[in-house]
Amino acid sequence: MSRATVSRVVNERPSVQPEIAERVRAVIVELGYNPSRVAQSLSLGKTQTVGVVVPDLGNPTFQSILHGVNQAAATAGYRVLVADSEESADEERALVEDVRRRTDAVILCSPRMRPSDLDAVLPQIKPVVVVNRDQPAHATRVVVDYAGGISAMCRHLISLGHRRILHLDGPVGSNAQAARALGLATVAFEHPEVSIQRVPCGSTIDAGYAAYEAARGSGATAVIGFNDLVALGLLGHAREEGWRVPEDVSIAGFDDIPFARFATPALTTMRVAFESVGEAAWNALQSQLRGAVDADLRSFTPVVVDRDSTGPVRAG
Amino acid sequence: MSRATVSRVVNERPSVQPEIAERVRAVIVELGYNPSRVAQSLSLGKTQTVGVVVPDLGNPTFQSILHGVNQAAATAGYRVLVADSEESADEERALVEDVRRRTDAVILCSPRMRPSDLDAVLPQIKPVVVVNRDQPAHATRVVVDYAGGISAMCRHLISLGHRRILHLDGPVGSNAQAARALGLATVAFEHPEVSIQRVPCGSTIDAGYAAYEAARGSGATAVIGFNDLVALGLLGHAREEGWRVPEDVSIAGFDDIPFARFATPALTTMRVAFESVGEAAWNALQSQLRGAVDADLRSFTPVVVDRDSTGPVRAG
DNA sequence: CTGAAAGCGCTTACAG
DNA sequence: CTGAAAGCGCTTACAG
Repeated sequence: MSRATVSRVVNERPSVQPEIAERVRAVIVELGYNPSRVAQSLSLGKTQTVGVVVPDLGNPTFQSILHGVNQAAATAGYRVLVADSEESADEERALVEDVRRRTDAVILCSPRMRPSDLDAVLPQIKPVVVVNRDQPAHATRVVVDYAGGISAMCRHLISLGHRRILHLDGPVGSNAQAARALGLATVAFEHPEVSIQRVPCGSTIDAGYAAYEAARGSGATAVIGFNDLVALGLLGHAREEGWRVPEDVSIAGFDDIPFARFATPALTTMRVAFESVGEAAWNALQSQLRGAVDADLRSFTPVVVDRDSTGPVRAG
Repeated sequence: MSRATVSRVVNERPSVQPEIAERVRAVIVELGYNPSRVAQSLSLGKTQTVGVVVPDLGNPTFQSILHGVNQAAATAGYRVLVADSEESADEERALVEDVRRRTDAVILCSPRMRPSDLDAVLPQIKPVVVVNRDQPAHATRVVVDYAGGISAMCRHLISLGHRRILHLDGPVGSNAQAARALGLATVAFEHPEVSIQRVPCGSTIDAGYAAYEAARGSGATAVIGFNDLVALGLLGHAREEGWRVPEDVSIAGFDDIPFARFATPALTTMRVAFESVGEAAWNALQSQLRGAVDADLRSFTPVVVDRDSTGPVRAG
């Protein structure tokens, strides 16, 4: 009953005589023996653990990605180590390196570090997949196509008969707003018969409320808020003024916050399946763990969640 | 330049000649040497990692607890390994044991396993702290006092002059509803001059909407919904019927969902600081890691978030 | 101040 | 089928 034998029965190697295996098992439960995973990891050269580093664990987006990664990793017998850089671009690099030292691979979500740091660190820590960042074209990445998302929403509205669409812009200079402008421009180019306007607004419920005048005065039959709060603000003001939704105007948001489906009318919006993003990140990582070397890119397009706040344009 | 020396400079032991330390450092960066944390862990007998196991990583409550633990642990130089039992009481025990084998301690959130399993597993995996479960009185635990929370809300309403309070009950037989009933009864006992009624309702926005008749007919000047959705449903119906909030009736919810502060009027509700719960769990764990042996209990009472949907009772 | 050696707790090729 | 031995990559008492 050497330790080699014990190791063999613990790992269920067939080459152990049944009766002695049985005896070993009995002693194991009797002593409450627990093999040390740390020692196993050192001996085997792998931890069966992956790291997930995010800029803000309090952000629902990253929570969902983490959830998706964890589910997929667990299925494959891996555990997840989390780390939160708390938006510190400076500490992020050291954090990632530390996480990588304890794990077999890492998923780096929305890294805040500079491109030069990212380029430098990526080779040090592979296998690695980068989530939600445009940067290193040669890295394995999974991204969200926000521009494609807003285009999809426009096309949905167009298919409903709308020809005058208004977008309530978000914070100027924000990444999200830039993607929005791009997606809108794409649709405008594809559909010269459709008028797509934009008006400055913001990202809060109050901004949406305040955009009522501009929206109603625009002549648009469909309004897309920068996000759900904006759309909800407009929705509230529209109700107060008797501007009926969706009879007189269709209103849509973006993000699918939990409350959106409880609004009256329930808010049409766009959702990104961040759990799926996490799952895709895991899959990409796993193919690297199995030896694939190609960089690849997986892109997720937000999908339209069609509820009651949008409808066919009314024959006017 | 033996490995012992390298180890000493990596760990910044003072007993190394400056020039040789410098030379070692140079070689380290040149070679891109990364000490293996796994080997360190084995040698030192600790991983500087704690496990957090939850029944559902998709649940915002557990996400917040995780966030709180992670922040506190990071400050202390610890990393967090997450694990999600996906509500499986059967797999939970093996999961916890596996997590414990890879870490120095574990925080067990809302364990679903049977009391007997919990009793059996706790001694095997200590240091451990149990979050959000009444069970083993002798274990180190941190819990949320929901009964105390609803009492606090009632007292708040009473201080505003309300003498007729109505509670819209949640799902019968649920743990949460039992705590509510208990808290309500406590206040009723303390304040014989106050009428505290309960009426069956539910936990959805539609249930809250449907409770309008019962609420308005009850004669209550303040209504507490089982949760925010219920309160919001009632709020919407009240607005439709011209029952003014908070002039005619005060309405309060429970949970402080993200949308609550955006409602019109902004919804008074109760919040549990789950990040703080996580932080407290970490603190309790750390004192065990440092050698404390006493079981202790930390209880968090939800706090009133006073917004615009409640106000002083109107002179009738 | 520095190095040789033992030890942390496993796994596994290599003999027997 | 089973065991002695080497090895995974560190740390640290013990000598020098």
